[in-house]
Amino acid sequence: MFCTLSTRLLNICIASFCKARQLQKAEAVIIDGIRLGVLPDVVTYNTLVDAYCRFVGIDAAYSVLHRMREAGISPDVITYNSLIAAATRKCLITRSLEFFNEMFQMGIPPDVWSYNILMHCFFKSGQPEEAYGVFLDIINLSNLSPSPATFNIMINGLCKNGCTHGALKLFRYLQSLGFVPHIVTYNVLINGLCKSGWLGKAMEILEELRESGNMPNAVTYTTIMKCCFRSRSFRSRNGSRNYERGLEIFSEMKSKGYTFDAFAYCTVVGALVRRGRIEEASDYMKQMMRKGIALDIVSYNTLINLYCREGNLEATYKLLDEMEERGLECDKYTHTILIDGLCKAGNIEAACRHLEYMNMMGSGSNLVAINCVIDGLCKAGEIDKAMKMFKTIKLKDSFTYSSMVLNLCRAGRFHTASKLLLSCLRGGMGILRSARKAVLDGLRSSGFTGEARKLKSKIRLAQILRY
DNA sequence: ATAGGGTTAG
Repeated sequence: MFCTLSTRLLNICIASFCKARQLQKAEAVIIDGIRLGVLPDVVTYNTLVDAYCRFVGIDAAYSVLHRMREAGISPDVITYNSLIAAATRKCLITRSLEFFNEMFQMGIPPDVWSYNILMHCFFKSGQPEEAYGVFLDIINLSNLSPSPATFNIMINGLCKNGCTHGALKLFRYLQSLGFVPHIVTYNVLINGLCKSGWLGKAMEILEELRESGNMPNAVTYTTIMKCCFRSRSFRSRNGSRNYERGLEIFSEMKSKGYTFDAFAYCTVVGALVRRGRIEEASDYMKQMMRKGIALDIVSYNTLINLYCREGNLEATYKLLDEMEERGLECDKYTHTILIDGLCKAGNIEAACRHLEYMNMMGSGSNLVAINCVIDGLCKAGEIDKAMKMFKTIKLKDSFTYSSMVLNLCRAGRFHTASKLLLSCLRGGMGILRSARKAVLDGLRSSGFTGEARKLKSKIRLAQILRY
């Protein structure tokens, strides 16, 4: 009895050190405890494994399992679930599966949590069929039954993998079985509908959420607000109305006390900056900081984007220093925003250098940043350099092509533009309508009417073959 | 111990 109580205290102590990221101290407490006759148990080690997963790395966490066994304690399902979750966070599906199988071989039966996380991992790595297989296992295996999280992961995963229709169907099916959706389920579905551009349907589900007796929360509002800002072209009357509706939602959020974190602020500031409403954006950012909301990586990125649009590179660099002092690492957004900012400020050399630096750091290729530089080079009159870069990249997207095609047209090089336009469409990608129009108009106005006609039918054919 | 919202380019 005494021992159990002490172990419980030990575990509380370990948990608080782990939470404070002081893993060395946590380890030291375990050793001191053993010396005093207080033995660690599986909870002690599970806490440690989870902390290593979060703050150090999966390998370090896994090595705790050896020490655990040496101490005569067997890992359990929670130990393995922590490892699977860590692999999922990093999108390492192979690793995740390895842990899952190892657990099986050790005679530890996976529970619904293990299956849920594994399913999530498959969705995150773009394998919806495999994820669906896991879902069927959960439904069919007699020792398992789905939890609410199972359905949320499923609906979210379907949306994120381009199957919003399926997600909506599943949602309705579950309702018909008497399943009462939780606020998270509603939010997941609303977000999926918004991302697919189905603002109307999203609003419908929002209404159902209200009728179900749930209250929309900060997540719901932020999701809808972002969708309003993004919806349609801002040239259309509808788009403009939605944009204003977005701003109204933000005011509503403020009055309801839903602007307690950086999410809503970053959404509205991002939208305002995109529209060139710099002063309003700046005001909101100041408001957020005055409220004492701590800046996280996304807030810094939003702020850097704002400063770049103001042309204030000095303030940008100051912020980057501040981030470094705080131990916050730049992510791909920071780099992209910076590279684009440098291009827009006319310092294309610095932008290229930063792009090289990024590649050198091995942070993976960043197509958005490359697209910014290509466009920047064109705008700086270096269209041949841009073409050279364009040819070196293996994976191009609709942005790469649209931008290159538009800039070639601006330079009067309609034949090259026409070739690129076709390879874009034949690659199964869409292209900006204005880019297509620029090529056709350009060919016609420079006397190549026949070429234009031929191109038009080739475009039609390429589009037919897509389906 | 798993699930939801924010920041980038034409």
